Amino acid sequence: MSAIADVARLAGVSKSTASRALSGHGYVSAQTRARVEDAAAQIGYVVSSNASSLVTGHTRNVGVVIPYITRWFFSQVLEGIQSSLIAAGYDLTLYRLSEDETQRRRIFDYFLVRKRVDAVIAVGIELSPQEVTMLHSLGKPIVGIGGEVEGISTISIDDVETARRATEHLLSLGHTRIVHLGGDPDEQMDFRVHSQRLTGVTQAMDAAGVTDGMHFQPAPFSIPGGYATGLSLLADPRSRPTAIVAGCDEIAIGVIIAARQLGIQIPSQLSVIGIDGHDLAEMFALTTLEQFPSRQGIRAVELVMERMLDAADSPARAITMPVHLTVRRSTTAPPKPSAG
Amino acid sequence: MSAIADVARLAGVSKSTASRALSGHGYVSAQTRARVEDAAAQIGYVVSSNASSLVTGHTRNVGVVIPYITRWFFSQVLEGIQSSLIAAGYDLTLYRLSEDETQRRRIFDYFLVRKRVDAVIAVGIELSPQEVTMLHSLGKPIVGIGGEVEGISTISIDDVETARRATEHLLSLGHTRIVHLGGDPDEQMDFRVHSQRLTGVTQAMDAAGVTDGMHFQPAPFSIPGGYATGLSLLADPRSRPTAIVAGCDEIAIGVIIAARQLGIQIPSQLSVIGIDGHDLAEMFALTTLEQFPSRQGIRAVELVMERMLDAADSPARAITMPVHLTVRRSTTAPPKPSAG
DNA sequence: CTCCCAACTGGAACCGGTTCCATATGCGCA
DNA sequence: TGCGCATATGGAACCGGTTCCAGTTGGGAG
Repeated sequence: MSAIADVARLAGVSKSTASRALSGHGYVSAQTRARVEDAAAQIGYVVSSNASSLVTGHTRNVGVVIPYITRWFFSQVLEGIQSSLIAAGYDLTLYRLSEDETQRRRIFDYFLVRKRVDAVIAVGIELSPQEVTMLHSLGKPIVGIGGEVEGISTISIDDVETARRATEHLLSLGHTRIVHLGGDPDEQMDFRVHSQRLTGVTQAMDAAGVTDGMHFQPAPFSIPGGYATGLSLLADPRSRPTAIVAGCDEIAIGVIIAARQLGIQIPSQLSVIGIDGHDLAEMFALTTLEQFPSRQGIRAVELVMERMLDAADSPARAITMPVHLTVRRSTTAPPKPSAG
Repeated sequence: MSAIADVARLAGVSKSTASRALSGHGYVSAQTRARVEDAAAQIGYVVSSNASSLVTGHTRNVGVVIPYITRWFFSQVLEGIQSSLIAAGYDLTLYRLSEDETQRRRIFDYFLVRKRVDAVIAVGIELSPQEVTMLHSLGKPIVGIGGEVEGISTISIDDVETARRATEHLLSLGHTRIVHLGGDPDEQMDFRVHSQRLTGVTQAMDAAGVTDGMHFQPAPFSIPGGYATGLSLLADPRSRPTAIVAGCDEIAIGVIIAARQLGIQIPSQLSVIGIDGHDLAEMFALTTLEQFPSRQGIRAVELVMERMLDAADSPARAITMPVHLTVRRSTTAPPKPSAG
């Protein structure tokens, strides 16, 4: 309702002085500033961010593009981004990217373009080269989380390395009959995470010279997915592996529940290792490689801020975040073969 | 980069005609419109939403205030809101309200006021009368989800009724030794949900004349919370109840996992019913009262749109959403007393 | 044949801030 | 004493749209 002109009138100064007093730019005497601030408080004045953005060109608003809101990893990342942004005085505008190609294009061609956001953080999304150039042509920083994209700064863990370490943990305990229950590499949505983790497992197995049999089975990236796949995989005691590398903690937890239901003791009869550091991992005593998604979100905001303030033109960086092996009670040495 | 003046120049018309052609307001001949649209497409013109909002007074942006992003209920609601808003051509600006009072005030006094949002949806937040008046004084619609607030339109389930129905389901199966594992009513954050569900359970128990012993035990609203509380509650076979009404599905699932670990058969030795309709309920064969949170989000957007377009001044409504009892295999008649 | 109104277009004001420029004052330094 | 600079303030232009108002044209009604 009240505009800066009202504040200026009440304080007995010009619009420009009122603006300087409130925004802190330029010279204003201490007593004038106080008078203007009093006047503003008195009539409950708040800047119109539209008018302000219109002339300054920046909005103090960051767009976040994300494919899922309800999945653990993504909601954690979002939470990290949100808390960092609000602390820095920025708004967060949320765009959920569905599989629908039309809607995706709409978000990029329409929503992100209207000078509403100062920067874009893309989580778990493989941007096309056109999308990258489009966003770049707006002169806005872009940061990706969860995979490397040509031409933009990204934050991610080394998925190959992480999966390899998980596998090596089992190998070092003496396991050789290891199955990787991971995401289907043919699924487009998850940004090569699936295929990279599979690669890591394969590398570790190859390096250890373990080459017999089928070591990979696809599973949906969820607890029910791991449960259903686990039930069928573990049903036959003769073909059963001694250890499982799950593509994510959700799958691992599903497998543990399935194993319990089948009466399989963990870890004495079956070791399970996950990747993620899920909230439920501790409760299931799950050994896992923790990646700290909310920290990734925080780091992304730092990067975005850095590019907005100082180093707008510095080259794109690919930052690899550390992971941490947390050993709990879901992994141990394989059972002695009772009858060979 | 390119402004509407550039489009107008290229199309050989005035700014005002270009604006009319692109926005669709007022008279423009078909061929002029076509020329303007071509020109706009040619130089990649997109409206500046700031400039537009500045004069029209609305932003096509809705603020969502929410206390948690990672909890199941809230992320589901958020997803529903997001998909509806994007379909209606609206942006969503996300504010996560932490327990921190300073930050809460900052969001209300600063972020929400700057004419950036056309409306506010508050999820699971008990707004103070001051906050309600403040938001109302901005002339912006507010809709609440998850509890009734004086003076604003709200969408919620009837928590008392829902908890009563859950309890009645167990009573009708013949249970009398029923424990309610619910949220601590002293916790402020969750908007009286805890105390209302407790009330519903108590009402059903009273109506059935079941009055012996301790029927309520507080538990954190999470799977690990239900698990830990379940382990201690169920440890002693003599004091063990025959049925549990969980305050939410997360608690119910935690209890089921605890029971399995203790070797307690579900449902033959222990019936468990939840409230929510969680993603994992089916996998755990959990009988539950489903509340469809994403539909609540969708409904909230409908309400907000309604108030923005047609009925800005119609009286506040409290909409109660239906819940649905889904019976699975976690509930049955109580075990026959073997000795006693 | 007028008259009137709908259809169409351009000019200018306006939304609410920020910032450039001009002007004024006071103080330190040559 | 005079010059120059830092400090302080007001006036006016400007950001990029939308909308009001005035003016022109053409066609149907009276």
